[in-house]
Amino acid sequence: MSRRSGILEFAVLGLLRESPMHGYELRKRLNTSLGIFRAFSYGTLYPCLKTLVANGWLIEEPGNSPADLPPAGGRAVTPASSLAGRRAKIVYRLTAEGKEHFEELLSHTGPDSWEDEHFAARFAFFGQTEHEVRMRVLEGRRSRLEERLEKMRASLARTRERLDDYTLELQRHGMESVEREVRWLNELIESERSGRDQRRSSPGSEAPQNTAGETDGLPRHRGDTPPDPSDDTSK
Amino acid sequence: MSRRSGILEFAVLGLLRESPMHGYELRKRLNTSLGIFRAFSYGTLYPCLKTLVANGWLIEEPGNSPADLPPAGGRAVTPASSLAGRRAKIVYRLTAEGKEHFEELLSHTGPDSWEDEHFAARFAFFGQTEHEVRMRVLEGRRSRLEERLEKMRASLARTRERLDDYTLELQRHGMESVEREVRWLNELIESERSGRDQRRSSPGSEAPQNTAGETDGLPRHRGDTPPDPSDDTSK
DNA sequence: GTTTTCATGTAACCCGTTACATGATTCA
DNA sequence: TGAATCATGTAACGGGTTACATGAAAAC
Repeated sequence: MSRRSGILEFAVLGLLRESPMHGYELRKRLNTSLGIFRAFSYGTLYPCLKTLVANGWLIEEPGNSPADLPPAGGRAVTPASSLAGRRAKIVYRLTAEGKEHFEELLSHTGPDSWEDEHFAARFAFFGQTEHEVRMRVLEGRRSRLEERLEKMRASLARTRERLDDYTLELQRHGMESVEREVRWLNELIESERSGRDQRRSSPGSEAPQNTAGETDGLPRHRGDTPPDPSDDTSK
Repeated sequence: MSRRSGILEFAVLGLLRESPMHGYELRKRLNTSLGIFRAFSYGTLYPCLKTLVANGWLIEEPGNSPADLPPAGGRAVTPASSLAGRRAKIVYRLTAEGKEHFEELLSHTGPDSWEDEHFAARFAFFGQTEHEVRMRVLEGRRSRLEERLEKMRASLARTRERLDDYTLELQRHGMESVEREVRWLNELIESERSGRDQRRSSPGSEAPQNTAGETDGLPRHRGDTPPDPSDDTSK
C-alpha cells in the first residue's frame, strides 16, 4: 500500500528476485553490483524492508551464516532450526505476490523512468525486462536527454560572453557528458533493434539468474578490462 | 547561524555577489547559468533567503520592475515609486558581512567539496577563487574519483561472470564516465599549473563581473558548437 | 578474551518538493 | 478586462541521513 519511493523498493525486489538475502548483504549489493546506485543507509533500508514485508511482498526467514544459500544440491542448512526464540539473521525472500508486483513494476513505464537514478535502476534489471519495455525506456531516456540538451544549448546561446570562462567550461563539459550518454543510448537502441527476440517475451518463465552468457545484441565493447594488476587496494 | 545546506546558500551568495537580484530571477540563474545546478523550488529558495537575511548576509531592498538594474544612463523606471506601503518586489543585495562570509566559504575546502554537486558549485565560482584553492579542489575531486574507480574496478573483478550483460554494460558505462571526468580534471589541473598567477591573489579586489574576456589557461576546447543542423527536434 | 566485522534496528533531524494561496504586472 | 507571466510566500509531507543502541559471530 504505502508507496515507498519506488527506486529502493524496486531495486530490493529485483535483487531478492535473484536470490534471498539478508539486509546487510542487500545493502552491499545495492552499492556495488548495480551500476550507479548510491549507497542507501541502513536507516533507509531496514524500514523499507519492513514495509515490503507488511505489503506481503517479502517474508522474513531465519537465516544463519551469511553465505548460507545452499550451493546446489545442498539442502538449505536450516540447522535443526532449533533457534526457536533466539533472534538471528533475517533472510528476506520474495513471495509470489512480491514477484508478481515486481513484474508489474517492470512492465510499467512512466515519465519517472527517464530520470537519472530511476533509469539506472531500470537498466540494471533489463535482464528481466521484456524487449518492448526496454525499448520504451531507452527511447524515453534519450528524448529526455535531448530535451535537456536543447535547454542547455539555448541557455548557452543566450548567456555566452556574459559568462566567466570557468562557468562556460563547466557548461561545456556538462553538455558533452549528456551528448555522450545520448550516443551510448543510440548504440543500445540500435543493438536492441537488431538483436531482438531475446529472453523474456512472456512474463512467466522462471530461471532468473543464468540468463547471462548468452550472446545477445549488446554493443560489445571490450568486455574485459586490460590486465590491471592492481586489485584490492581498496580498504 | 543555522547552517543551511551549504550548496544553496553558497550559490545564492555567489550569484548575488555579482549583482543584486530578486528571488524569482535568482532561481532561474540557479537552474541555467551555473552548469549542473538542479532546479531548486521556491519552497526552498525563499525560506533560505530569509535565513540569509536573518544572518545579516543579505538585505532586502524594494525593487520595482524586473529588469530594473538601471542600465546606465537609463533612469530606473521607478514609476513615481509612490508605492509606499505596498508590497513590491524584493531585491536582495549582499552586505559587507555577506561578502566576507562568502570569501570565507570560497577559501575553505573540506571533504564535502569533492562531492558531485558541491564540486560543481565550487567550480562555477572558480572565477572568484584563488589559484591555490582551485588546485586543492580540483585535485581533491580527482582523487575522490580515483577512489571511486578503484572500488568499481574491484567490484567488477569480483563479480564478473556472475552478472547480467546489462548490469555489466551499465557498470562499464559508469566507469567510463568517471574515467572521462578524471581526464577532464587532468587537463584542468595541467592548464591551471601553467597558466597560474591569474586573477585574485588577494581577496579584496572589486569588479567581480567583467573578469571574463581575458585569456586564461583554460584548455580551450572548441568553444563553438559545430554546425549541427538538427535543432529543436524535441517537444 | 578482546577487538573487528557482521547484523539489525530506531529516533531525531535535514534538505528539499508539492501543492496551494496570493497578488502585481504585462499584454492581447 | 481578462489571461498569462512574474513574483512571493507557506504548510504538509517525503525520502533520506546521522548518530545512536544493541548484540552475535569471526578473527586475532
